[in-house]
Amino acid sequence: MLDLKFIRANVELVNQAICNKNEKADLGIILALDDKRRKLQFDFDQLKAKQNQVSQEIAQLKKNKQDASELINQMGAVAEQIKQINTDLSEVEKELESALLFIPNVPHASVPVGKDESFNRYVREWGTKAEFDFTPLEHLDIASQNNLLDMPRGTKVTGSGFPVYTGMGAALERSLINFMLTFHVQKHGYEEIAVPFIVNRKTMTGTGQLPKLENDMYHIEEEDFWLIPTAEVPITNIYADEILPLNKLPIKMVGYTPCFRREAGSYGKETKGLQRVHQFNKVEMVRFVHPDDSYTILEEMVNNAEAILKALGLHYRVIELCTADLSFASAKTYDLEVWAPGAGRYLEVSSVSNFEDFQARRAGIRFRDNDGKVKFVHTLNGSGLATPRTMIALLETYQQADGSIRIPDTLRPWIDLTI
RNA sequence: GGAGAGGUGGCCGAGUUGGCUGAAGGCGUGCGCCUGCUAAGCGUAUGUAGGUCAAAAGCCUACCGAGGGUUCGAAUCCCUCCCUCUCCGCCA
Repeated sequence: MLDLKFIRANVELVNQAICNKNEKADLGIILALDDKRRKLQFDFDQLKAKQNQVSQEIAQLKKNKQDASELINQMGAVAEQIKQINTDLSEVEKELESALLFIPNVPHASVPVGKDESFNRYVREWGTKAEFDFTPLEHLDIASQNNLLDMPRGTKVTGSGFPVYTGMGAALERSLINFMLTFHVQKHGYEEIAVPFIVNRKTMTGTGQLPKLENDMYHIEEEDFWLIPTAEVPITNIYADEILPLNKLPIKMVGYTPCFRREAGSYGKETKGLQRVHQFNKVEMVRFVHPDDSYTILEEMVNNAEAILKALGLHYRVIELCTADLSFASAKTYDLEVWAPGAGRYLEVSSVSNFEDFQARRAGIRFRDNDGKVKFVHTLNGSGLATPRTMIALLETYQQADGSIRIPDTLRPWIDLTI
């Protein structure tokens, strides 16, 4: 959510941002509502002040055993007015609030402006594409040769896009999660956290998934709960509606959760095997930082995510997203794309974003600065990493001529190869 | 799921015959004074948000779990919901 005062003072800038993000939102309505709100607030305050004052007088009269009925009669009308204005005011506030929730975050000035992904900016790459003296297979074939996955049975028990990992496949999946969590804790100083996989509406709104992405998520009607699409949601909202002491910042947490995404409308679009699934595992890094530091830390987090790919010896490239590719809440995002030799494509395995104070304002996450003022923190998060495409790259990169897979050294301590 | 108790400021804790209570008192914290140091002591300050203002100060308004109601006026009365604790039932 953007600051109303900021919108008021930067209408052009915000409109441009909406346009660059390929979003649709009407600032005119918001400004009109804001105007209306302030007028109503003013009237309300005036009448309330009068009511408070006269109520004192009434109390005084009654204390002195004098007649107050005239004043009481007078105030009946005032009370009516107050009630009416209050109703109008709540109505306007509600409309304003919900309109505001549809305004996207403003991209950082350094973000390339562009109308589609072709405007994304290549930043750097690490390693080289693996070469083979045979034709490399795709992950599904490798998985089937080694009994690592059972997609049909996943479809049977739930539906398409719900993978079943079997035997060594399941062990490999588990080892990846374990390795990544421990790596971030030990090498990067993150605090490990385990959070609920189901959250309420307020939490889903706090990080910006609701109200806009309602149809992309799994909903539990009975309690109005939602299955999380990323650990970012529960972890970021941990400190919702709190004022953190300055010395608690920066906070850096890492957690593993499954992620649930309906992926509505993406059928047939690169959905083969593990490429795009409805449930997958992800290790997520989340930081709460002082506004002055957030862009330094964004770079640091990209490095943190890269470190995992380096440790696994997987070739990847770093991409800076253009405005159109930025998510609703993000001000700046880097994607990490890993090379999958079998598929012959780069696959997105991590997205690292700075949300500045956008999520903090929605969720009410603040801190007290050195000057004694209460301010919003900046929140950032990044995958470190999502497992399915990491697994694809792993299988395809480390496949052998005989059809087996060589487990990279880094993962060996985390997996029992004797079974 | 059933029965009972309760939700007040950073924390503890008064206030429930409705009326100078944004809220006593205590703790904590900031600043100042005092004393070799520390401790103690003394003084003083210490919520958030909205509005007004160029800004600050000041002033006004809201907020005692959330939302509604009664009333001239509600932390205090009524209703609904949420949460916490204790006991019972059920279950990993």
